[in-house]
Order: sequence, then structure tokens, then C-alpha cells
Amino acid sequence: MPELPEVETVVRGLRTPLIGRTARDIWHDWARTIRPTPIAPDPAHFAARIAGQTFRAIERRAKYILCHLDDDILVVHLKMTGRLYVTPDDAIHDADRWVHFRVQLDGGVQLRFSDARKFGFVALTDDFSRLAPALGPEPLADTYNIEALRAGLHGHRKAIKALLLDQAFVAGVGNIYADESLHDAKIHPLRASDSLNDDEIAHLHAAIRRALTDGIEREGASVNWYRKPDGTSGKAQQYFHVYDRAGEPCLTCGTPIEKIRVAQRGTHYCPVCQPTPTLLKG
DNA sequence: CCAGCCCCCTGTCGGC
DNA sequence: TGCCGACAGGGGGCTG
Repeated sequence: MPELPEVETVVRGLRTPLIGRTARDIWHDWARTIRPTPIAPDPAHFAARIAGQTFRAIERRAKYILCHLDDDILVVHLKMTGRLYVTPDDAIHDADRWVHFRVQLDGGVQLRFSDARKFGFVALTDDFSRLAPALGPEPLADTYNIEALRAGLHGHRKAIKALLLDQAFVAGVGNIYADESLHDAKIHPLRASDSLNDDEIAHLHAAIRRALTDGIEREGASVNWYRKPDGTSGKAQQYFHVYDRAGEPCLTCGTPIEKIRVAQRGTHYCPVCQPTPTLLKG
């Protein structure tokens, strides 16, 4: 479940082993792992186009990894179970049976994309905006202040949890950090997004940024599949207040954490710290 | 505009 | 122990 902190950690971990390397060829064993683009509509075009291009910079936008090459961008989305790492050519392939895409690099190393559930993808593009859907503001950007959050809320009337998961509302927040942010802000996940008062908006703004910043500092949450590029686990899961803690005591008040479904996602909250709204519609 | 559902996939786990 | 259904959830798409 790589979200903003996990993707950011992967990006940071890839810079040293990847920047300066030149691509030679690619390999894949699952067609849908490679998303077609105008400049690389199939694996043969992809291979011909990437060959000879050097990795110059790596950045994150929302949950996308953007590897800037000389002319193009290698875009990767990890979705649920994706892993991306650089490894020596001769590293035992069987050690990771879910590798579906590799880029052969110079220097005897490979960039490998592993994805057990095959939801993720790689793509070679010269226009990221055409590849990705409309993405909302980066929540950790200096420009994402309370007013930016309030502006995003305007015109919406749906459960706040569902809105937090909407990448057009705010980019990079997923199920884990949405639950953690709402608990920190003491807001029930089913609260109508247009019912938040000024104090709650301010608290939610701070909570989102705190959850994501802490997540990055802890190098992401390794609940099951996520790993850093060096293969080790993140530590953010050790600090969850509500996510994956159904039935366990709230760290604030001791009440058992409850789990419901909101927007088709498992949603965890404290019924005392985050009181149930009396009106969901009205 | 929004809630709900399906789909893409496969590993894991609880129940029988 | 083995089988089976439920569940995990990022994101696109469709329907009511």
C-alpha cells in the first residue's frame, strides 16, 4: 500500500544507485506491466527508445515515481504490491519471484520492478501530464496551507474519508494516512466534508502534514508488501494509532478501535475521540 | 454530484 | 490438512 511516504522513501533510496546509470535494454514477462504511451506503444518501441538514455533525476508526484532520463521520463506506479530497486545483474532472480520488468543498466546492475498482484505499471513518456489523471496539490508543498485545504473542500459534499482518498483533492494520501490523519484531527471518517468548521479544517490540515512527514521520517509503513529499495522495512507501522488496530485500545482514551467500510475501504477510527456524526445527510 | 459496485490480481488467513 | 471464501486496497470505469 505505498502512499506518499512510501513512494517518497523509494525515490530517495533510488537516487544514489540509479542516477548516472545508462539504460541498455529491457525485459518483461507480463504484458500489462508496461502501459502503452504514444512514444512507447509496445515493448519493442520502449526498448529502442530507452536504450542509451541516462538517468538524470528522480522525483515523486502524488504516488508516481518519475525517473527523468535524457529525453523521456520512466514513470512507475507501485499500486498495492509494487517494489522498485537496483540490484547486480547476477542477483538470484528466484529471490524475488514477482519481478515482471527489468531495465538492464551499464555497470553490471539492473533496475527491477516487482509486483505480486500486477496492479502496478511502468511507462515511458515525454509528457507525464498526459499519462496521469488530474492530480491535486502536494500536501507537503509550502503552498498547501489551510486556505488551500479549505478551497479544495469547496463544492464537495461527501464523506471526508472518501475525499481524502481522492487524488484530485490532495495528492498522495491513501488509506493508512487518511485514517491516521482523521484520528489525529478527531474527525469521524463519515463526516460530511462540508460540515467541518474552521477549527476542524485547521486541525485536519496539520494532521495530514504531520502524518505524512512522520511517515517519511519513519521510511514508510511495511504492513505487508512495501519494502525500501534496499530490501528493508519501514517503521511507520510501529506508530499507527488506528490503522490495522481494530479492537485494540485507542492510544488516547483506551476505547477499542472500530473498523467500518467507507468508500469500499477498511476504515479505522476511535468512536470516542472521533464521535459519530448525528446527520450523514441533510 | 455522489454512493455503490465491479474490475484489475494474488497472497494470506480464518472457518469448516 | 485441505479447500474455499473473504479480505487487502490504488485507481479507473460504470450505473443508479
